[in-house]
Amino acid sequence: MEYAFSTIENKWKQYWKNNNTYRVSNDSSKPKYYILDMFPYPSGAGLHVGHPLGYIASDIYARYKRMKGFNVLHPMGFDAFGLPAEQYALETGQHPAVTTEKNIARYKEQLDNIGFCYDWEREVRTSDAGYYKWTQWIFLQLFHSWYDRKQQKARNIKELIAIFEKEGNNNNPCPDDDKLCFDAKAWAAMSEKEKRDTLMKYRLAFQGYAEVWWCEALGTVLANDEVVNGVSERGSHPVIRKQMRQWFLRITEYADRLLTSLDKLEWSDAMKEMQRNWIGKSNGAEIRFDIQGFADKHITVFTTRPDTIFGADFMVMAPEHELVDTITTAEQKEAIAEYKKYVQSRSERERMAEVKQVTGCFTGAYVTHPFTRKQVPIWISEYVLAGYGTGAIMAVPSGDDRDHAFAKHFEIPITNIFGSNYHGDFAYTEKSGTLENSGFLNGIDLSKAIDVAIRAIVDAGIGKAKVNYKMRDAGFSRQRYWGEPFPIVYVNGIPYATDEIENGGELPVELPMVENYKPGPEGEGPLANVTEWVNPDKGTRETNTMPGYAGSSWYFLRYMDPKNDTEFASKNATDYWREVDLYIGGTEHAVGHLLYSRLWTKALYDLGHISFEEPFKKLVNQGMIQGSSRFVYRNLYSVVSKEDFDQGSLPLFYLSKGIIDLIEKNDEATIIDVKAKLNTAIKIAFPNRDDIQVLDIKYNSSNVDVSLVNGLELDIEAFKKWRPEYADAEFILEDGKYICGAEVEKMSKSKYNVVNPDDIVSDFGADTFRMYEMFLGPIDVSKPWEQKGIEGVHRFIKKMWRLYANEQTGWIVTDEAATDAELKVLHKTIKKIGEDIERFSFNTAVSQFMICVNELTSLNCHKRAILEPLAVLITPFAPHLAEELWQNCFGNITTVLDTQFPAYDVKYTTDNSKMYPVAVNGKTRAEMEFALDMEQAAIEAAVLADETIQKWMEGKPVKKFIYVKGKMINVVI
RNA sequence: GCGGGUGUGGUGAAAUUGGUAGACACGCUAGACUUAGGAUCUAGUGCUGCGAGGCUUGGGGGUUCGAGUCCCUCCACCCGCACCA
Repeated sequence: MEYAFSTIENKWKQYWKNNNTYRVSNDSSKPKYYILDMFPYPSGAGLHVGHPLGYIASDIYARYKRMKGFNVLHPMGFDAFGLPAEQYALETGQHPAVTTEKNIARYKEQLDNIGFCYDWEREVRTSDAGYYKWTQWIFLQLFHSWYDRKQQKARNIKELIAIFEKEGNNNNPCPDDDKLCFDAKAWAAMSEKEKRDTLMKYRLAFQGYAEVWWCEALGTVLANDEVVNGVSERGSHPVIRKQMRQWFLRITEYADRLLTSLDKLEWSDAMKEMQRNWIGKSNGAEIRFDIQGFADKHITVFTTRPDTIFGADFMVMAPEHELVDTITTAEQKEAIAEYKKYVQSRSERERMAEVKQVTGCFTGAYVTHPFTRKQVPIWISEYVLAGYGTGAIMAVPSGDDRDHAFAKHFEIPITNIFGSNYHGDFAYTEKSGTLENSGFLNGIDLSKAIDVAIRAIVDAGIGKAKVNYKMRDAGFSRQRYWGEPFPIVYVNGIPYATDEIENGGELPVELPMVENYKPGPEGEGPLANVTEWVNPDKGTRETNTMPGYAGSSWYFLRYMDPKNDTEFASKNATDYWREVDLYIGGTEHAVGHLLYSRLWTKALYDLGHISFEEPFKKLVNQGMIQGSSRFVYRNLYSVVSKEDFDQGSLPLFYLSKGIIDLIEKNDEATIIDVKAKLNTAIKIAFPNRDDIQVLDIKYNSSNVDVSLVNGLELDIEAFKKWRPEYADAEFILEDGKYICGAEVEKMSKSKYNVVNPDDIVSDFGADTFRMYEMFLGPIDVSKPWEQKGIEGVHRFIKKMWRLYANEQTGWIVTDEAATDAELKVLHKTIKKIGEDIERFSFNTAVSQFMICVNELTSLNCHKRAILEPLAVLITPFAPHLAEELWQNCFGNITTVLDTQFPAYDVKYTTDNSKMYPVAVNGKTRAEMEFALDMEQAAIEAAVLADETIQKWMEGKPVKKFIYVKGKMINVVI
């Protein structure tokens, strides 16, 4: 009886389906455990072998936890809104709903093929109206809320209105505009529009302005992704930065809570560090500088180094700063306008990354230094970003690298405030030493100067201590079609939530079907073209849609109660499942998705909808599986000839990688040989043209489908069949083979390096595939996909199978009693597998299974007492195999998943002696076995009496004898 | 540029707390069985040296009886940087 994996696997997949083995109940006496994968975006390329890495890990853990007695929630769904589907629709006219549906069907088929234990009855899709109804509902909760800084929580906006009616905003300064100040009377006197505008500045979901990439030629806003090298990816049209009215989430109000509650999470330090850096809390001061010649105008800067204020030799404003045009002098107008135009074409990334080339422009204006009364020039430069701090800095060249480079480049005199610590070549950025040339700060130690400086600044009435966050409010609008519509209607230009308007309509506000996906007028999204949808009974609808992270910010809650029509999830359900116990996904989501989910969870908690404040208790990062691309090298004829001729009739030559390498090294023999071959081909194609001669050898490289390559060797026949133009290709081989070039790239359709798990499952089976992905290495390490090791894992499974079954006679398991040696192998394996699963070390767990099977094979063990627990033990990794053995070999009648995970007996897992490495001066020279309970003195005597050790000691006295019980022995001489 | 990660044989990797570097596999070499082998089994396989031995965890330096592991420094590659999801 052979190991017929496809028969076995299909049988049990059907069995699990028929028996609803994976159905999860919200009503259980068992303790709950919630395991979640980051749900995929269903792309047209289908699932590739990189996706399941995390899914397999979570599936192993889910099955393990279930067998450990937990009620395990392990759902799957789809992040189904997004740009690629819309882009595809633009190109092919197919509706995103149609392609998304198709892609999801394919994904589900591929996922099921691998044998995951998802309860598909709980599937969610962010693009389903039944789902985004609640995305819209949560958006409205945020819209109807403000952040109470004193209570440190979100509250209903109605309570803020009540406060305004009673006392104005004196006790609740405006997060958008700290100068905004009104009392109850002023509030009462405001018009409806003024009141709504004021409230907008408090709402957690609010409108403001942000810069986007605007492409005039395409008439649309582009994502960062769609802008390549400063032009649009589609059509290479010019793009500029443009201000647009947008929705935002006021995540900055939560910055401190998002920061402090990181401490409670079981995430990697790296992940927490990335979030901390993203939030970017810094303590400093805001300082006001009066602009000369403008009595009512000043520049406010934020600085983390107010202690260096006497070194402020110039000011730099972001080119977008609102004051730039006002203060620029007539002489500088032209230069400033030109510079601003240049900056408009630059991305923020470029602006921050560019340090070698310093750019900037003088405005002609000056501020007065508040302490020295000196006049200080005002510049603008791209290295100051409008969105960070106040959009203006005081530049201290002697204390900051970029300011230093700027001053050197524009020859601005530098004031040294650090005495001998500053030498004139580099800025002094340390925070030790004393200040000089700094008025009242002279002689003060840098470690204390910040506090002194802030006090003086406050006393002078020119500023205050200020906590600044690098994090900005989250842009929440997209000028796109394929996303959640906003439940917002404008009446007389004022945005209202649909639930504030009489007959405003029920949620969801459904995304209308459209026929074309072209942008609307004035950079509006495609929805602007759907007139009847935009203009309901009253007002006009918001035509932006929500971004990709809207649906993914709360999906983990929906799985708890996915079909609920009256709530996003029932209180019972969220109180039972609570936060995700284990979340598995890639580090690429470190700051986006994970931060937004945390925000939504905190807001829902504040508003009393859920009873926990963090979404993901433990986070395990999975590495990326990159593609391993293969290249072929095609000859480009570089010839001399007297007259033109049709090169098209010359054969296409492909040169093996080794030949290319030799040509690159100018290997003469190779070059002569290849030239001869090409000349011969030319002669055959043009027998009468002696004038055509190969000049030199040129070539280009192109990706070749990895399925046509075995390792590095190209399957030449398959290659010829791949595309008609390759049918007559000729090859210049090395050792009779065509060797391809190789490179690690992202797995993507266009690079022909996507490996479909279906192919591997059909060749080796899902169990082999699952174990192989785990065997590749640690779960959190990124690596290119490499298939050549899969045979080893497949061989292992077949070897394990042979413990249970014989090709000729079928099952061969006996009821004989197990020996101590066999029990030792089993129990050590049980112990190691359990420990490895707990610490997510799945690759070493697979190794342990291999060791176990190798040892049991040597022991010729076919005993039920050993093999039945082993079959149960491997269930999380190879569920199909385990079920086959459990039910068919051992005759059990319920699923192996309802069995307890085996426990180990300490009696068989502890040794009483150890083979010690014995080192002399740290170099291992001998091995000696000692009982673990042996006294050190006895061991020392035995070691020093050993011949080999004596030889290495060369008669020298022992300086130190190191004995680490159970580890090693070292004799120091 | 900033932030985070990774680097160990020909290849994927292991070494859980500073304690025998290379477990387990792939590949390769030789052999057995076989009509056959892309099945299975046996032996070998970091580099170097006839050998005793020496060398070896990206490079350089340090701490320690002992460093892949800790510290400093440099290099290479990967991920993120706010409209890809």
